[in-house]
Amino acid sequence: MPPEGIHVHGRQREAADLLRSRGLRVTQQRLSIWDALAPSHGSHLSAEELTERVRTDDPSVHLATVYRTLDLLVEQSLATRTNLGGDRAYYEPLAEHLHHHVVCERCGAIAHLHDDVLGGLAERVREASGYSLGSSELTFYGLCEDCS
Amino acid sequence: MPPEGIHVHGRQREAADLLRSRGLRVTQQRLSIWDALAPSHGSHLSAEELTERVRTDDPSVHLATVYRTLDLLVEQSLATRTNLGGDRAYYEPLAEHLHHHVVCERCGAIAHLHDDVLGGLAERVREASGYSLGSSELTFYGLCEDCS
DNA sequence: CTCTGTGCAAAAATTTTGCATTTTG
DNA sequence: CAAAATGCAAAATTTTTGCACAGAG
Repeated sequence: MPPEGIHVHGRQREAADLLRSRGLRVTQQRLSIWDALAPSHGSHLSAEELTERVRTDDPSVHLATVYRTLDLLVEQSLATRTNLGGDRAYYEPLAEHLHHHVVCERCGAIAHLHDDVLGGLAERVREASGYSLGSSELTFYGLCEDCS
Repeated sequence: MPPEGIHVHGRQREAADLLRSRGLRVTQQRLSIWDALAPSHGSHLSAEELTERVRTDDPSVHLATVYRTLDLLVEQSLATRTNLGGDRAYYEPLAEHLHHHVVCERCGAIAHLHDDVLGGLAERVREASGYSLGSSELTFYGLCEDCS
C-alpha cells in the first residue's frame, strides 16, 4: 500500500493531464481544487466548503479562484453543479455514471440514484415534449430510512 | 362573457377564502400577489418579475413583502418554487396536476411535463433508494423543436 | 384592542468582476 | 515574452431580517 502522498500526486498528475489535454493551464490552485473535490472527500460541496478544504493545503487560494475554477470544470464537463433545493450551488466531480439525488428533508442525507433506475424516462420525455434532450437534473425529496 | 373586472374579483375572492380557511390574514398585498402569479399571466416568475407585475396595480408593494408572501404560499402548498438551472428561484401557482420542466438551452422556452409521463418512476426511485418520497423537482435540458 | 403583516432600510449570503501582479507555456 | 490565471477588493445579485407603523380580525 503506497503512502498517502502517492495517491495525491497520482490524482494530481491525472488532473494535470486532463487540463493539459484540453489546452488549459495547469496551476497549483486548480490541482488543489480538483483534489478537494475528490469523491472520497465527500461530495456535494458548496464553493465555500470547497474553499475551506483547499485552504487546509494552501491558505492563499481565494474564493474567487474557486468559483472561476468550478465554472471551468463544469464547462469542461469535469464536474457538475446541482441545486438540491437550497439557495447555493453544490458541486460534484463528474462520476463514472450520471446520477441524480434523493434528499432527506429531515437530516439532509443524500442518496445517489443511478441513471438506469429511470427506465426509459428520457425517451418518454422526449416524446411528450418534442425537445431533443441533453442533460437533466432530477431531485427527489423525502425521508431516508432512518428518519421515516 | 363577464367584463374583465369580474374575473379578477372572482379570483381574488377565491384567494381570500383560501387564506382565511388556513387562518391567514387576507391583505390587499396578498391578493395582488396571488393575482399576479396567476397562470394566465405566464408562469415561472422570479420574485423580482412578480413584484414588477404587482406594482402595476399597487406600486407601494415592497419586494420584501413579495418574498414573505411567496414563502407563505409555498409553505401552504399554494405555490411551488423551482430552480430551472438559473441562479434565482422561480415561482408558479400550484397547478391542478404536478408537473416538471423541460428547458430549451438556446431560447429558454419551457415546456411542462405532466406527472403521468413519468410512468412508475416514483415507485422505482423509492425501491432503489429506500427513501419514502414526498415531492420532486425534475428538470430536463435540451433544445425545443424550433431550436433543434 | 391585539396580533399579524407591511414598508423600509439595512444586512446577509452567494456569486461576479476590474485591475494589478504573478505564473504558465 | 505573451497570454492566461490569481489575489484582492469592490460590486452585483438575490434573499432575509429588525423595527416601527398600519391594518385585519
